[in-house]
Amino acid sequence: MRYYKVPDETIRRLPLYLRLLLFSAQEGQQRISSKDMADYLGVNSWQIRKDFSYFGGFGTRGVGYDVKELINEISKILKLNVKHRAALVGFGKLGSALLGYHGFTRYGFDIVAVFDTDPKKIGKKIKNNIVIEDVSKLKMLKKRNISIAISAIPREVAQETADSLVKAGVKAVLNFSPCHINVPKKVKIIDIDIATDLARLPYYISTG
Amino acid sequence: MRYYKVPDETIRRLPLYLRLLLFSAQEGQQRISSKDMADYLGVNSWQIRKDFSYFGGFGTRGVGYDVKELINEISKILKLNVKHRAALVGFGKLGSALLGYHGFTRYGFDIVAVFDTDPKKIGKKIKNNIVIEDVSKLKMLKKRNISIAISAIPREVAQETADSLVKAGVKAVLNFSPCHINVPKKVKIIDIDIATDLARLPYYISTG
DNA sequence: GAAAGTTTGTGAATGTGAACACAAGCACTA
DNA sequence: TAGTGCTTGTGTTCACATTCACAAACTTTC
Repeated sequence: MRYYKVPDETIRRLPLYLRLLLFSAQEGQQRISSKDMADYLGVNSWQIRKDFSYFGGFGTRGVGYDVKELINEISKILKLNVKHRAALVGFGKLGSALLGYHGFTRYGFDIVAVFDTDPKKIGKKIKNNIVIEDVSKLKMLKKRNISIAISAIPREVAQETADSLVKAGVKAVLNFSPCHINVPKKVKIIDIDIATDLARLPYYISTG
Repeated sequence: MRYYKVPDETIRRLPLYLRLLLFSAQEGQQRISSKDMADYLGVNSWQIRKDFSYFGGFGTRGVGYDVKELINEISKILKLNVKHRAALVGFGKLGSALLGYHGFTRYGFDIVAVFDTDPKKIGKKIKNNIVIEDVSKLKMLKKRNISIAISAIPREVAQETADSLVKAGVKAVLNFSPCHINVPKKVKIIDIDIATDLARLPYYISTG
């Protein structure tokens, strides 16, 4: 293991490896080879090994990887070995669907607060005894030990809300608004726009 | 314009440019420069111009781009200049949220059929007079001129359902199951896994 | 209509990540 | 313990994408 910079692409792939490993562990599998993983994931085995090599080797030559150990190592790299408290901002159609989504818990995320601007929604008690709060209460996030936000709000208010989140000490945002958001460099944003992803499918449709 | 191969990354960015341009047009803007676009998108202006250059220039030196014309050109490249009929497979929580989502129509997509396996759901009439059909009816997709599928089903049945879709002539799939799906090379799959995207946020959180 | 100011379009240079080939190391057998 | 088979880990090579620098072409001004 040398002190190369870890490629961003490697970090993008690690959660995919983790996802597979968690399912494998669930099914009772104890060992797995890079070849097996590659087949499941539709990639090449050396890609997987190379990705791991940036952090030192996790496997045993001639044998493969111990599934549980590998899960631990990847979790540690991605800082998923601790629970993460997240705030959901925007409780519209998308927001409520996200709250009901169980996939987040798999990686140790908990949505512990929900915010909206609609007076009709504010104060309402929803899932897990969470009470919808006014976005003006965002500033308390730091005290409540919440540094991750899931933003599911209209495009028009995306930037200003993000500004409030940053001011409140949020360090990372999952942005569902169909626009780019400007934040300080130390804050990480990941954009998700399903429609935009769908929009590049037709390009690849082979005509014939 | 030369006959370079167009980078995949360029194709990935074109929908983002289009998204911005559609909003600009909506707000009545007639002209836009690569610099303006770059500022809105948080990228560099030469990146945008380079991307366009693979298809020939769309702008006027000293002036910029005509918004409507640029929308047309990008739409043509992405084959979004025609309506696309899509099938939604899986009408669970996610599936019904997707049907209610208006973002798809922006790019000319129409969900015209919905499939599920649950006998309680099959036959039910939902939004836009769509009647939920049994997945066994998938084979009729080609006759109904549907070549794009949005798959929002449990991981366990993702592969077999994809096989049925391919057999039914589907050319492109938007996959929401948390797993890789094997399809013939001529079929394009784009994977969306929100939890996996979220899972790489903590890595970037600066500790300090 | 010449000069100054903009903005596009693109060849070339640089940087980054993917692909490869193979040495290193472990398990199993006899 | 020597030999065979298998799987990992990684230095090197290669392909692709980003960045740069600047010429080309248009608008505006005087």
